[in-house]
Amino acid sequence: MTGDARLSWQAVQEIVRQRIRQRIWKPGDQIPHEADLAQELGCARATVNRALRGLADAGLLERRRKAGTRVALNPIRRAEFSIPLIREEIENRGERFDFRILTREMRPPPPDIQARLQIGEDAPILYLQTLYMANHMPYVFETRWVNTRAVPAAQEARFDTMSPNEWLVREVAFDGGDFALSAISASTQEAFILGCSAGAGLLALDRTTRNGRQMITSVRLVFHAGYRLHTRA
Amino acid sequence: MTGDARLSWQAVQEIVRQRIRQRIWKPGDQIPHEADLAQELGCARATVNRALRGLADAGLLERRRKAGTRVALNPIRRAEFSIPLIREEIENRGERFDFRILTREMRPPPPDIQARLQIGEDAPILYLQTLYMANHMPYVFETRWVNTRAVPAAQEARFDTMSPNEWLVREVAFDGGDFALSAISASTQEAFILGCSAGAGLLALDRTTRNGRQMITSVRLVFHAGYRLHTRA
DNA sequence: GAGTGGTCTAGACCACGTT
DNA sequence: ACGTGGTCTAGACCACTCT
Repeated sequence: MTGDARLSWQAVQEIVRQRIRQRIWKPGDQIPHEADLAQELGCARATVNRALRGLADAGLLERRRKAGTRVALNPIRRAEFSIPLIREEIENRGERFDFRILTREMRPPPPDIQARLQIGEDAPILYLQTLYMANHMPYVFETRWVNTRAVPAAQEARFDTMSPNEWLVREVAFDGGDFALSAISASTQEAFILGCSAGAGLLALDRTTRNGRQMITSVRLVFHAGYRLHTRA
Repeated sequence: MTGDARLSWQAVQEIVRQRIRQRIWKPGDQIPHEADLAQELGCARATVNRALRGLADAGLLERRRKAGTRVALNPIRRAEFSIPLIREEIENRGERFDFRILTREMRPPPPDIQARLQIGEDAPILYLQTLYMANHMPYVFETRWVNTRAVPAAQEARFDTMSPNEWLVREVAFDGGDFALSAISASTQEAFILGCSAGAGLLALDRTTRNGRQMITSVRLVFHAGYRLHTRA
């Protein structure tokens, strides 16, 4: 008995996943229309739609109007990473969170930052270097450029009890952003600050944050040696 | 005239985004119920639901039954990266894709691979080292362990015209997987293979792939120096 | 032109978590 | 207990895109 209760969209998803897994529907195959599936499974088309849309979002299916729905040839091409909130990440492990502002000055933006923040070379930009620590050990080294046209109050901010990131989060409404991950070899300065040997491979996360169409801030986080970023859940 | 056509869920999303951006609804604030919003905006609750659910998925809102919907205190904690299909990535840039199998043998799995693939130490495991090239230059160095209990045919596969990854994608239905990103310092072997200096910082992507509850394969990709992984669109 | 997914609606009931 | 989001339904119309 598989039961005949009406199906939830999750149940429909699971059925479809199984058929793909068991190769009843093979990569590249077209699968039945929403209407047919709904009838076969005994639920509303909207339910099937919700299920299939989810699988398409996950990259398992490819859907196009008129052309129908096909099993993706190459699934798993997307991965969602949780971008850590440094303080949370550290405190959740029961370690002591701490930070130190190393540099704080107004500075003309270099060309790459001008491009990222979409500003001119004479725009007033706040430059910050911050070291975040877990149990007093270096954890992440942050280099940040803040567009003070977008956030004038940043020029007055003290950043003594609240880290630059936390301050910005409270002050302005973020809306979106772009990320890039890369590996770098530790410069002498980075090695000194993070307490690793010069040339060590370090994970670098670049992030630019937007509020509507206005660029707020551009950051590079350089993590301590050995740091790993995982897909969530 | 803003018009009085009925709203799409995207339009509702944009309205909510604006209210958050303009701080009409501040981080931590509770926003109106779906029903109220639907009435205010003149659309069905399902439409509001779809819009708000999307924003919650994106991390901009936090929703809980009974407690209602709140503006997230810290948005943008998730980022979706497109995991490259090596061949596509290279050919899309108009470069020549190529690969070479460097090692191919049955080998007892080391403890970390045993754990990842959830197998015993005597399980039959295929070990593969492959170098992928763009325009004959080293691009990615892949180290792969294949659970031949799950994919017996892998023992016979030639991998002469089809890379191990492409072969596996055709042969078994993937269903999910876990990813981790880290930075490593190039070992002598890796430096030799990838044509960089020993100790250079390189981006490493570890991936374990599942079919239902059965673990199929575990891979480490080590990218050439300077490689960057971006959020998609 | 016609077929398929995309979306909206109005109403209903359910499930969870707060109170 | 009760309020809020979560989901399902049946039906309708729209929008894209393939032929």
